[in-house]
Amino acid sequence: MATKKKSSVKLKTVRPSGKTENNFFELVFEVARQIPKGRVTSYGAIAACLGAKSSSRMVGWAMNGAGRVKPKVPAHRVVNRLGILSGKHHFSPPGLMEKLLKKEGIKVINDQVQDFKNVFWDPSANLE
DNA sequence: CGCCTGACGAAAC
DNA sequence: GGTTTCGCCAGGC
Repeated sequence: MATKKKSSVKLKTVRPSGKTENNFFELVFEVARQIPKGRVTSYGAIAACLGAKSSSRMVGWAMNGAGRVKPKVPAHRVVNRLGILSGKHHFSPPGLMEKLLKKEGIKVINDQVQDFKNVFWDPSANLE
């Protein structure tokens, strides 16, 4: 609630038009932040939870500012629907994402999360 | 102001 | 059944 965050990824967000904000970006960050340790989710799942399942790309794009916002967003817990670390190339060391996941108890082999559906965390499921 | 790219996803071919 | 294209929306050039 409330809390207002810093806008989104870059700054530019708030347009003089007075709308749009980055609601979408913020929502993505909030959801991603709620991912429990040892669990992962997919871009599409977050998008669907936000009501924009078709905009899964935006979710990934939003993650572009994951390490830029506060508190930092565990983007490493977000993978594509196949359980592949599609965003590992965007981390400082490409292997950092896999490393973090393994550290949390997630098995990652060949850039792919093992037991993906077992560790999959559904944002809607947390609404309970 | 228009075209291309982008950490996805699903449908079409 | 694998590959390709579109859709989604936003931002960079």
